Amino acid sequence: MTDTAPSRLRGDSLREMVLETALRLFSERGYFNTSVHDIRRAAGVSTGAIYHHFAGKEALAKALYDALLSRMETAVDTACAGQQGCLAQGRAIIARLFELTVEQPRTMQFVLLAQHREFLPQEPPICSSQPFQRMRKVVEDGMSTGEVRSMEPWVAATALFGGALRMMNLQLDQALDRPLISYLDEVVDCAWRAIRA
Amino acid sequence: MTDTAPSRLRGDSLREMVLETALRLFSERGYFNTSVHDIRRAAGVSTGAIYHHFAGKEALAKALYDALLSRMETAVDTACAGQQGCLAQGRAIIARLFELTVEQPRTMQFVLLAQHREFLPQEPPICSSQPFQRMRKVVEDGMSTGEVRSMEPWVAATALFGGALRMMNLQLDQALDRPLISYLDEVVDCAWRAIRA
DNA sequence: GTCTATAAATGGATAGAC
DNA sequence: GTCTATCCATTTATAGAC
Repeated sequence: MTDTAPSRLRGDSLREMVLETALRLFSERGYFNTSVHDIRRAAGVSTGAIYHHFAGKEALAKALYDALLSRMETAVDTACAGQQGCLAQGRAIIARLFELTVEQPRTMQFVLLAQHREFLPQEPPICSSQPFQRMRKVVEDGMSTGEVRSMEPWVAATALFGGALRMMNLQLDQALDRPLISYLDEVVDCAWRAIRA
Repeated sequence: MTDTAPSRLRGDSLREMVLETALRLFSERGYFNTSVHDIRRAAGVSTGAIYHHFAGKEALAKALYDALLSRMETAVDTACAGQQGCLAQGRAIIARLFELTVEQPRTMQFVLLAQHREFLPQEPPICSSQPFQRMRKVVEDGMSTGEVRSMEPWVAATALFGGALRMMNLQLDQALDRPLISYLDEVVDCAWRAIRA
């Protein structure tokens, strides 16, 4: 933050600006509707600068995806950290995800809704990523302690988080009348009724 | 069906072949990774024939989307038709959607997972489409009759169908070990516990 | 490390014969 | 109604100056 003027960026701050701009454009129009030239212009940098920091458009998207997935992973982990038990942890995760969806809709749009495999062919499906694994683990631990009734792990995980994820989806599609957070209690209540012992 | 030979198509059958081929390629590689030339070649027809039947690539995608959404609408409606009450109707819808996901994965991939607004800018979000409206109505009717406890309609709808939709997602990502249908009873059981009175 | 200018390829769409 | 051949715009990526 040594230079607050929007004049001209260099080094890491330029790299960051490119990533931020790419996220905005990707989430607004989609990856394929955004050209490198669009990013170049919106970020106020040159083509050469972009290709100096990233091997290409795909590598740029990969760097962005990794950064955002890591951010989401941190959010889920820290939400869990202070809580004991499946209900408390599940609620904390959903609450944090709801917050993220409102505060950083572009991030959630890009991480949750975009079809990454269309432009990152090597990428595994999002359901096998760390945050989602963590969420499933919360449910499985709850089953071990008897807090959650015994059932198929996949079904339990989708029952606990499926409704919340759909609500986030609706928020991103601007289908909800009220603020997303205001639905939290009812969403968690439903989810818990579904799987509690 | 007058001509069974794969020799050369014309008229409506050519149009159908183009739509089928486009669905296969769109769902496999995505809309933007599929060129008109790819469709032309895979369908064994000429560029001119495609542009005779469709105003362009986007119009082709729109025709396909409309046809598939209509198919899904029929599926949801007929599944409901024979059933009485929210539980029976909800179960029938989920069962039918599970079947569709297994029998026509490409259809569900394209209808449920693709980000249509990236290539069909005028299209409303999928959550406002007929099948989804129908699903919400089932829940709201259940609330009217007292079968479902009184709660926020959006929350009730996502609680009833959110888990099932996530399971379909997992199936399409090939994350499940067992056949999707085998999870049906447990999925419906969870969903119903979430919202029943 | 950042810039401008340009190369090379691809893609959507059209023209006109049959 | 279907075909082949081709146009033109766009896009990713590179070259080379500063």
